[in-house]
Amino acid sequence: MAKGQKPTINDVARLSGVSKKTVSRVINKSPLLNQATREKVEAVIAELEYVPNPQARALALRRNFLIGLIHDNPNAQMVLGVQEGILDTIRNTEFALVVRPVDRHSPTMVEDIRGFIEQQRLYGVMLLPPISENDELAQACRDLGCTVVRMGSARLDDDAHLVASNDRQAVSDAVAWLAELGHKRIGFVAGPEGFLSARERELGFAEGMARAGLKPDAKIAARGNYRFESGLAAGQKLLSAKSPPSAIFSSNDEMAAGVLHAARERGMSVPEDLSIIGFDDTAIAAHIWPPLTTVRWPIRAMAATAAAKLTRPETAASEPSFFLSDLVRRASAIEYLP
Amino acid sequence: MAKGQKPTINDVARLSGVSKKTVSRVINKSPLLNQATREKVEAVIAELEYVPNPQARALALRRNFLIGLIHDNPNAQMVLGVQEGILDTIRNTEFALVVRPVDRHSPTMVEDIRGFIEQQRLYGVMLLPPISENDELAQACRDLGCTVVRMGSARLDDDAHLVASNDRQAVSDAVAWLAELGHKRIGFVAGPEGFLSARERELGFAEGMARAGLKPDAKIAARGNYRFESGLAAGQKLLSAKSPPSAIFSSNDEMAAGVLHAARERGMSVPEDLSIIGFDDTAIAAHIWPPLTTVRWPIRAMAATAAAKLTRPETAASEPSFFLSDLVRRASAIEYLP
DNA sequence: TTGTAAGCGTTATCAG
DNA sequence: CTGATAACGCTTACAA
Repeated sequence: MAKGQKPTINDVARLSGVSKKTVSRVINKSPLLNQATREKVEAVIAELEYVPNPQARALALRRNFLIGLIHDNPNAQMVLGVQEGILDTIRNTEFALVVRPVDRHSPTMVEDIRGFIEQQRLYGVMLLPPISENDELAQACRDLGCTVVRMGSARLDDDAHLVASNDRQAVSDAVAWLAELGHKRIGFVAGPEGFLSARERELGFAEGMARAGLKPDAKIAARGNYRFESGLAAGQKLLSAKSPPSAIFSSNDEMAAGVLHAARERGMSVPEDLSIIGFDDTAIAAHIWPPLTTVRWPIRAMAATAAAKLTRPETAASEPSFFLSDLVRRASAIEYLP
Repeated sequence: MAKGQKPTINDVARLSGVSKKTVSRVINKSPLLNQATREKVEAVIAELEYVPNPQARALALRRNFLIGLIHDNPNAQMVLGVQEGILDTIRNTEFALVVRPVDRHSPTMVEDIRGFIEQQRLYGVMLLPPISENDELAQACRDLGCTVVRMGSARLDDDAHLVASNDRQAVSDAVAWLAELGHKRIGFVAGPEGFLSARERELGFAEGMARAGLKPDAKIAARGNYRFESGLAAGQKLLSAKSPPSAIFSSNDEMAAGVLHAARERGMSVPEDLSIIGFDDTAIAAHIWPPLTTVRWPIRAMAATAAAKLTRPETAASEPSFFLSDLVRRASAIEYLP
């Protein structure tokens, strides 16, 4: 091995007196190998600090050791949490994380992603909501021989290819808690139609109301699109109802911030005149006034698990698929004051 | 070429009746090539929809077509903006973006990054603040034959290896504007010691005050660490001064949100009793109440330019290096009401 | 200006 | 169980 160069498989082979192929077998943990041979080679590998060249492996295997993160920006905090979670798993492995923001409204999205996977010969991809709900996309990735794990809010796929938060349960619990605090008129701001997460949160709301023996009222419910402005509009509608709510559950934090603004516009105090609960525990939640009570899901742990399913397919099905979210109780929701 | 397989350089060579090497020359835009030959080969490439295999090129060139984004989480919105900017440039090229969050407090950080670059044979890396200010790290990357572009708030490097916002100028302008609004007692919340961005913003503050003929007063200045809590503490200090400020400039939005909380704790109204200006225009800024007046820097465009410098080194020095930030005027700062 | 031969560092094939 | 030998798809000498 030339001075200053990184050692290659040839160096290892020569120094341990075996063939390249045998070294390759050691690297790839082939089961049919003499224990003594294996140990001898491993000793040389350790001594040389040999690390297999990923590019060469990629060429020979026609498969790169890259995990792709494909998303359409649900929210910055979440995307970053996911990236950190994936890194928690693949740090110190030969895998690397490559990211690809996409535009789900582009007619060529699936085609673009296909080209990306094909060109980079991705080992696996992780799909984030909302595009994780696109079955056609998931199938297209699989057809390319690429493992897919989807992150979502419900059972989108089988255990080996899914990590999900149990949004329905979490919302149901949050609403039941509001009821325990004495609230009877509870308003609801739904997320956009066509989003599974929005649907699950809606079902959770209905469930929680039922548990508390309360009846949802369409006059204090509205649909938003997960953006601040839509939350503001929803808040204006709900608070101008003849019989306005004393508490509002919003399907995400950004809309909850909008509801809060709507309340202020009307001169209402939060939480004294109105309790508000959001969902996601984004950075906004902790920094608005009053700090927002919200549902937090364990994004980083979920992403780490997803990466494990992606890079260790053998054990994929046995890793957990469902994660429980918990309610972060801050100042925006208090007991009902008549 | 076998059915269903992707075409290789050999297919192109065979169909156009030239050697592999000539095709390779076409791909790599070699200048010494007969125009007719080139066109003939290009036609076949187009017909076959041939795309060079990046893994094979990586092996032969000992250099992967991967751009690494190395950062220590300054803020989610910013990191995501950077990723989108980079993608704006490398989409539809053979490059891909690989991300690597790191921990700047880890003693092995530089070593880890070195291993990462070496293993993945990165083409280039982009360093985000605050680790972009680490010269040792930048040099380590370069020693590995990896191009480095740094993003920062001042001249950290030469034009070919830098994109920077002009924080000093932006802060100076913001402070001058407060003075125009009639404010005379202007407080300042500094960022953490050792951060170039914090230093630049401090200098900008001093400059702005000087322009307005005002004298900074240490009794209404405090240092934070860019986190919410430190802003809260700073606000408490400044507002309890014997002669409190009528306006406060905070070196980032998160601390500005803290200042806002501090004001509320004391029963003050913002902006009536206190004007506040932040820096960064993060998601928080638009969603707190009142919406925060803040300085916004063109992150996405900066990142896109950085990626261009990374992937097209020939033109790197001629791309712009400095970007002007602008003041986003929202409701948190108004004219001085005695 | 173009082509030939020899790698780049790994894995697959198939014989021993 | 192990090892020659040929891929993998491209580039870099070095010729012609």
